[in-house]
Amino acid sequence: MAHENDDSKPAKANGTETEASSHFIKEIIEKEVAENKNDGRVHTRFPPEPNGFLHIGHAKAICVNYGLAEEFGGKYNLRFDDTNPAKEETAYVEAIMRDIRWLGFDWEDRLFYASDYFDQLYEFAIRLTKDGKAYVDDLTADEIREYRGTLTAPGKDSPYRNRSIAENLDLFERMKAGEFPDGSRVLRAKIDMAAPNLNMRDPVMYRILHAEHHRTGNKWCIYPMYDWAHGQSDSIEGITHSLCDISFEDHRPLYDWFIDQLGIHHPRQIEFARLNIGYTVLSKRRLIQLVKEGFVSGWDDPRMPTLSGLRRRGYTPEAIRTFCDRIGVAKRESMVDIALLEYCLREDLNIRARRMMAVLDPLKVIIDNYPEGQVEQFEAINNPEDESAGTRMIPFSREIYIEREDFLENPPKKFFRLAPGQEVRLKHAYYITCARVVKDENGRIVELHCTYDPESRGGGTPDGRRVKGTLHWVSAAHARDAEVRLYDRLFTRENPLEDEDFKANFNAGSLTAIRGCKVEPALADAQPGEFFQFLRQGYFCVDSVDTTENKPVFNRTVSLKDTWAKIAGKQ
RNA sequence: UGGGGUGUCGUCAAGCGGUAAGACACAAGCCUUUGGAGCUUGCAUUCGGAGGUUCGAAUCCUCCCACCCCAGCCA
Repeated sequence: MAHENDDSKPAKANGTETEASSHFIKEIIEKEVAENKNDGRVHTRFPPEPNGFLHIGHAKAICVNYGLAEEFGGKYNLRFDDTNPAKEETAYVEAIMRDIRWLGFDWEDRLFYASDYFDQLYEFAIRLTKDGKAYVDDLTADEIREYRGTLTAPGKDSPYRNRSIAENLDLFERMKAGEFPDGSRVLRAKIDMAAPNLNMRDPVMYRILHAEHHRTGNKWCIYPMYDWAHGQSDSIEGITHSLCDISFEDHRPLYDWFIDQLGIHHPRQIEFARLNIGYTVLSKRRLIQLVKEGFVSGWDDPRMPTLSGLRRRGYTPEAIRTFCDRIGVAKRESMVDIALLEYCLREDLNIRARRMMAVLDPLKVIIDNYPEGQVEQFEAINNPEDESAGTRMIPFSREIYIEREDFLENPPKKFFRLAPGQEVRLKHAYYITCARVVKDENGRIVELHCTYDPESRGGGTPDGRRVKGTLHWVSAAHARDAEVRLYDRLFTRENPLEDEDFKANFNAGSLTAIRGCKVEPALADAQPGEFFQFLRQGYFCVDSVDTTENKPVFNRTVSLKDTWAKIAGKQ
């Protein structure tokens, strides 16, 4: 009873399966769990700063942090690292939560903010001060830099380094009370100005910032620095493994130092390499420039590597997750080929997208021997990879549109499409042969006259003759107009940052909007977010922003692999 | 010239002293009513380099080379 497809196409991943690839962090956790460290608990967190939208590089971090917790039956938190009121906004908080949920992760009731801990952090700071391990410094920012020394020369102690504990306590209290202007003083950890690791040269813990915070309002005018806030926040939440970017590797001694001085729960920080992908940039700082300077329409522009951009473009969370699983986790810096992301996408879309016919660049074809006024309905399979997707009816008539590039007056070898005297199959319909080409005064082809073989109805003939080419088409009288947007890489250089101004490498041709496309009637009711495969073209989704009642806009998510383009390219 | 990292196929990436996984890409072929999908096959005598230890090294030791990160009151 087994259907052909059932045994010939087993267990091919549907994109949501996670390849259980191991990596160094997993090994560390396995070992610790086996030793019953932290009572065998695994608790991770993803700590975004709400100063921009999440991009696919963050998706990797989320998948690593959250994926590991899931794998070990642990928990994971979402914690906004909102220690710098100057850059952070509530709008970003919301966008970030939406994107993480879309990816398929649920932090349940474990949503936190570093700002939740401002009081606790302040108390911790007083403790360190009382222990003589922190002091208020009156040096200016410039002076602090000078006193810090250089990569090769040790720093020197600030003249304020040895204030009495009482004075430090008093000054710190008054810093908090708002007695001093921005930048006039800081609280610093007293560690070692000669430490070879610059992070240990009395790092700043608090700075004065009279700024309104998106959550605490005007309660505070001193704000903790990342190094002071992060580890303690991890500790307070009972995090066991604090997984972060490799660039924090030399902050780890400081991370450990603060926690050890305080004697509180000690999470383990482990660093792994961030994701890089060619022809784009994965940095909030740079992406925000593209947004603010109008290179793109917004954070969710379909060309953006942001999760909201990818979503609008038609990427599925499953594809992104599979991608994150496949790129692995290691410490070496790398540049992942976008082809892998696209492969994961096509793999997922192939089994899920309903097939439709859409002609992007229409060329009219008149079938001379087809009865005028006659309309036939052909039943078309919606998805050969998924029988449950069912079928739909497609109208056929005497005048149709085919893709302009599917006809060549003087075809090269191996061109299996339409050409004078050459026969092709119209998908789901008939075989047609090109009889005549009509051009305008400029020599541009205006329309084609063809004849059809009534015997070929449905796509085959009694004589079983071979027809190599199959074209997509749309009945002229029944077609609907649509706009289609094609996207190309965001930048023209694989590593746009190799130039002084990365924006100079912006790909001006990254967006092509095509109006006057002809799509089959079934597409008329497509709703924003719906996705399809346009036969022989690629995967497309209905744009969720610019689509209006009578004017559907389709985004090309990714093209289909194009073997002919490869062959043609070689000729 | 200080400290911290990293160097295995074009791109990712396993390998944890016993004689180079896998994936993408690429190539060839099969199949095909999407030149899609699928299937088959091929693709590192070699692991940044040079020495050394060992019966045996990508894995251990030594030295060297290259690249990345750190001198924010950003995260």
